[in-house]
Amino acid sequence: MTRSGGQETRVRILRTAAELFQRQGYGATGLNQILAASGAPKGSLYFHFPGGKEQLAAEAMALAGSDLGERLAVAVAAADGPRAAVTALGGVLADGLAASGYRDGCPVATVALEQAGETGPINDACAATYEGWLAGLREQLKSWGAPEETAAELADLALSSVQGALLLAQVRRDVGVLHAVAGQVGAHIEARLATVTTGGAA
Amino acid sequence: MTRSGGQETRVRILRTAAELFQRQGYGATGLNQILAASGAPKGSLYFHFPGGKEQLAAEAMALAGSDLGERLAVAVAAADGPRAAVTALGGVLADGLAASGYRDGCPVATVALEQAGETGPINDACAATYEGWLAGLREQLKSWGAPEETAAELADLALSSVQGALLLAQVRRDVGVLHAVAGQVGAHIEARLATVTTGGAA
DNA sequence: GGGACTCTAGACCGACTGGTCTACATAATT
DNA sequence: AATTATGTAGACCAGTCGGTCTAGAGTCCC
Repeated sequence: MTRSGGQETRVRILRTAAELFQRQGYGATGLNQILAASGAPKGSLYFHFPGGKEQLAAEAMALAGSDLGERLAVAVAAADGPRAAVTALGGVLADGLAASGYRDGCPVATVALEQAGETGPINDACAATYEGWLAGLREQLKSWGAPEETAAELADLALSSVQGALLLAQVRRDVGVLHAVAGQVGAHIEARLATVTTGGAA
Repeated sequence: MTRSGGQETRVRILRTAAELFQRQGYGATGLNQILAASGAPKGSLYFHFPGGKEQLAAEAMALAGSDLGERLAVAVAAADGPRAAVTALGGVLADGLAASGYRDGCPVATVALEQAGETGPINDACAATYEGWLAGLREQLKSWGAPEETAAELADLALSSVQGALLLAQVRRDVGVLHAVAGQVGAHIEARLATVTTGGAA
C-alpha cells in the first residue's frame, strides 16, 4: 500500500458512512455496518477517526453536504433567472431521489433532525452545510439584482420550500410535489425580484 | 388497578414513545429508555404492543400526528384568509419549537426520513399523518374559493414550505425563518387565490 | 370460591453496540 | 540494515439492544 492508500481508505469509509447515515440516521447506523460496507477493518477506522463515531459522522456530513452543494451550485449557475434556478434545484434533488429508489433525499436532513436540540460537532457540520448552500443561493440572487436583505430572505424561502417538498416527496415516493413546489416558489421569487429591481420596496 | 388502568398505561407508553422517537429518531431510541421514562415494565409493553417496537412506533406516529394535526386545524380554522392561515401554521410550530428548547419540531419528520425508502407500518403511519394534514388544508382553501386542483397544489406548497422552514429553524436554533417563510408563502397563496377566484386560470 | 381474563413485573436470552488493544505489514528516512 | 511513521487487521471488552418467557397480582363473572 502506498501512502495515498491510507487516504483512499479514509475517503472510502467517509463516503460509505455518509450514505448510510443519510439513509438510516445516526443512531440506527452501526460502526460495524459501515466497516462491512466499506471493506475496512475497525483498526483503520479508529486510526483515521480517533474521535470515533461522532467525528466520523461530522466529517461525513460535511463531505456529503459540500458534494451536493457543488452540484446544486452548478445547476443554479446555469439557470438564466430565479425561476429556472429554483426549478433546477428541485430537478437535481428529484433526479437523485428517484434514481436511488427514494432513499437519497437531503444528505444531512435525517441526521440533523436526530441531533436537533443537542450541540456538538455533528450539529455544527449540518448547520454549516445549510449555511453554505444558502450563501451560494444568496450570491446568485444578488447577481440578479436582489438587495442583500431580500436575497437572504428569498434564499431561505427557496431552500425551505425545496427541502420540505423533498421530505414530502420521499414519504410519498413520488417526485411530483418537488417539481410543483419548486415551480411555484421560483415564480414567486422571480415576481418579487422584478418588483424590487424596478424600484418597489420590500 | 382497574380495567381502565391498562389503557392508561398503554397511552402513557405511547406518548412517551412519541416524544422520544420525535426527538431522537427510531433507531436511536431504545425500548428500555421508553420503558424507564414511562415507568412501565417490559411485560406491559409487549402485552399492549405485541408487534414490538415497530407497532409501537407506528401507533406513536399516528397519535402524535393527529394530536398536532388537531391543533393545526384549529389555528387554521380561526384564520380569516390564506395568509393568516399559513402564518398561524408557522406560529404554532414556532411556539412549540421554541418552548421545547428546539427539540420538538415535526412529530413524524425524523422517523419518516429514517424510514424513507423502506415500506412498512411506520412509513404508512407517517404518510397518513401528512395526508391528513393536507386534507384539512385543502378543505380550508376550497372554503376560500380555491378549485379542487389549485387547493391541492397550494396545500402541498404550504406544508412543504413550513416543514422545510421548521427543519431550518431547528438546525439554526432560531424561529425567525419559520415566521418569514410562512409570511411569504401565505402572501403568495393569497395572491394566487385572488387571481383564481376572480376568473384567472392557473 | 373458583376459574378466566387482564395486566404488571422483571429475569433472562443471543445478538450486537461503540470502543480499546495488540500484532503486524508496508514504505520512507537515516 | 535499522528505525520510524503510516496504516491494516481483527480479537476482545463491557454494556445495551429488541424480544421472549414465566410468575403472579388484581378484577370480573359464574
